[in-house]
Amino acid sequence: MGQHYNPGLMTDGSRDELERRSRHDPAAVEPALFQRWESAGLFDADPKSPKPPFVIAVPPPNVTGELHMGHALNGAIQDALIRLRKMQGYETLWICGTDHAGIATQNVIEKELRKEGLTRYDLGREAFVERVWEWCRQYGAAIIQQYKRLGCSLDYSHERFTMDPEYQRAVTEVFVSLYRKGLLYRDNRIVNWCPSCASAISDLEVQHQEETDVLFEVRYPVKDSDEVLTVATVRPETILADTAVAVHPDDLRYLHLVGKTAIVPIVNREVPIIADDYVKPEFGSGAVKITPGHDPNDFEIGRRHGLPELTVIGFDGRMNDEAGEFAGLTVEEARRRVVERLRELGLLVAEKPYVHEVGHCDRSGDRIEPLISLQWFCEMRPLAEPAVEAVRSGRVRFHPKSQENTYFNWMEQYRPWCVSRQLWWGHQIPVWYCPNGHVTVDTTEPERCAECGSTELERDPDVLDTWFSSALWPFATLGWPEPNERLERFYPGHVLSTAREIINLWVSRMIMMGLEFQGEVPFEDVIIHSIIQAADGRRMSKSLGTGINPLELVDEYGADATRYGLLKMSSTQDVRFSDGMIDEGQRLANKLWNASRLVLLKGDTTVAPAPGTAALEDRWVASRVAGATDEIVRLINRYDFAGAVKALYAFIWNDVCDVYVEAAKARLYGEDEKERREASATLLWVLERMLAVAHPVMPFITEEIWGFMPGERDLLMATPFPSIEGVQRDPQLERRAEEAMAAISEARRLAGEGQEVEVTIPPGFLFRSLLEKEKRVQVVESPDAAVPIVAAQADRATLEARLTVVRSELQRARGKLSNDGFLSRAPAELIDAEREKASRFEAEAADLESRLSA
RNA sequence: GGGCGGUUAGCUCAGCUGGUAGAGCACCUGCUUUACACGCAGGGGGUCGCAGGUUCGAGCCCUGCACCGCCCACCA
Repeated sequence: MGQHYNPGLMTDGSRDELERRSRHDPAAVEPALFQRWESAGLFDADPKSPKPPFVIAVPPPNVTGELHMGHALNGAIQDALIRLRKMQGYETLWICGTDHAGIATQNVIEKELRKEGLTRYDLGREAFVERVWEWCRQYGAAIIQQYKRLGCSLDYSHERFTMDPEYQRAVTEVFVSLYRKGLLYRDNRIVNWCPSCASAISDLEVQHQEETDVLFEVRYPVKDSDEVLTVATVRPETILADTAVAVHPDDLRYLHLVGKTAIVPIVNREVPIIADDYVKPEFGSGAVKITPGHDPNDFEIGRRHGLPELTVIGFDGRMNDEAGEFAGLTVEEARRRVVERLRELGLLVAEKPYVHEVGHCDRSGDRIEPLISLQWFCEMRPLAEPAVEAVRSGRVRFHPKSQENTYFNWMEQYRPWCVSRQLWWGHQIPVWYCPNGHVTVDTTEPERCAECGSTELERDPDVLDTWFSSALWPFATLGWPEPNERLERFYPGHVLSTAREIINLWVSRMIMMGLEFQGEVPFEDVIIHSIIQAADGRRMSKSLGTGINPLELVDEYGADATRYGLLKMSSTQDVRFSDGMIDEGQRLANKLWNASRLVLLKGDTTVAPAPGTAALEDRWVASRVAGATDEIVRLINRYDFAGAVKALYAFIWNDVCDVYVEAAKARLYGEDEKERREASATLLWVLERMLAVAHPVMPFITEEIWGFMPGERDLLMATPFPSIEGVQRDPQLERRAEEAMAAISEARRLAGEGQEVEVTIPPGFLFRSLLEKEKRVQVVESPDAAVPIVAAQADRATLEARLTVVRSELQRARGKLSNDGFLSRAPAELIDAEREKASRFEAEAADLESRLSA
């Protein structure tokens, strides 16, 4: 830190470079600037630093991932925060790393194998896992390099991976601890089975999509009777696994049948007719077939009524031996054949199109097959309750706050979390079984069974849900469970920024695990940023071809412009991508570059940067610097990045460049040496401030220009954020400036129409030099004038048109002032303003009338 | 089915605790001004989704409706 790279006053080399480049060229300089920061060690956090810590843990991207728009936006947000806090004097740490992403990564490698004509079973578990590691070492974490291109100040020297040995230790520790508390248990339950992943997945990994299926109505004969029950199903193949027919207990139509026996078609199984509240009498015929083995609802009913749980569909998505003549068929084939048979038997009553929501695996897109299997579950209630409380009490705050509903909605259901996955890539469950059916759970591999001492132990082959390990991210990345100073210093963190789709999947679980294992919430503020859609409003996705690669934007516009544009787009819930925003960023960067060229090439760079106190315009710009700095920091503190970026733009472009710099030119190019020095000093000071305030958003160009500034300086990234204490704010002066600018605009408009304009300015008019530049504008200073007065030599038609406008304005103001309600309830200032308006219009109308009659 | 959010200028979006609608882009008209044409100055363009209500006053508050998006959800 504190590395000086600028030898002193601006060198001739810098001068030449500034003169040569009237356009800023980001691609040429950004990588080198990044290098400077990196070699100066500015990304490392020092646990021994006396500064207060500020910590963000990056949502770890998938190790196989590529930087997409969401990453880029989130990177821009987090980096703006980290850089601002660093400049504000915090010891900042932006935790860096990647996620092993069990299913997703395993799928990538399996796909590779398939190209070689192999499956993972050909390799065997050990070799397969080694192959995944090999892949990760060779191609993995490319995304981390891409974050560098964006300029993100992550702590690259402590990059973590959720499969690191230390991280694995943390996961094991957590598993064992939760098991010993009785929160993890193994059970045979119905789970969401993804046939192509060949694994169970949790409820949250199921995506519901609307699909049109056929609803079949099928007759089930009632034994020893002429009656039949008609049931409806979209999955006729599961008829083979039916173990009951259910009706509602209050349904008078079927009351007499409850307790009797129905005959399942095709298999001719005799099953009980039961009564259960779950059945909706108004749906279809009011009778339901019950298949505990293949439907989550039926499973619950089955457990309530002690029904057998038959399974006809296997884990491979094909019909198993229980399906008799249908064994070996795929589900779809079986469905067709079963329907055929029903038709032959004359038991098929109807086939209707039926639109409903169907679960799909969020990784493979396959339709979920609900199947009964032996899995590990996590009991949520004891973990979720304190986590809910943490948000209710405000220890964790969501931004925007409305997103807390998403969190509460899910959390308060306390549904068991299926944590085991039938994969090979991931954290293998630390559980060993002996032949006597005993279970040994330990952080290290046991030599013998904890109960019977048997040495014939077999480890549970399953791995844990990826989200189980990422739930530990905020502290496992800091070396937990090993006590150490980084953990001590940098937990808990402060901010988490992510998209809303993983609030329940990830954010909620980090809060739970943080509270459970550290006793403290992992962060205080959760920023839920917008999702950037494609320009046509569709989801940005590779497969739809609607994706835009942020790295291409960086190449084309530069990282600064891209970051600016993304932050500008980050405001609302969902935004459509518009390259206009990035364009705006590019233009702003260029503006900054050229304004700097003016200050550094045309000004006197031997003077010390300082705001002038003599000239009104210098005092005004100082006031604006203080105001804008304050406003921008305030907006970032509220996580309103779009607002902050907008304020930054207005400050740089309008206040500084359009108004101040233009006005200062008169002194800069004038004869008076003293004025020239004063203007230069103020310009340098403004530039310095402007660069610092813009740095969190546009780190590269600000750092580059900083390098051209005279004097010995640290890198801008390591420079303290400029304090506005001691900088005079002057609201009255700012108001007068607005008034002056309005008068100038008016004069310009009239002069533009070809009229001769006379502007009477009061003493202390701010931007006289701007007026004096204008053609056809005559400036008259009058000690009597209270406000600038713009008068023009106008033709009759112009005067008449203006009179019409003024009269209607006057009428409106008068109407308001004669409204009792307004006078009695409106605030006093408003009424005063209205009175003032009325009298001004009155005077103008009189003036116009007299000129017209003359 | 439940919840959340959106509907403001041709486009992308701002609009704080209710006080006569804003920005950028695009468009039109002038500027070969010595930082910048990725520029400067000026201008046109909106009955703020629809219908009611509260209020002296509503884009902002209330009710209902329509459409869009997202999250959650076990109705065969």
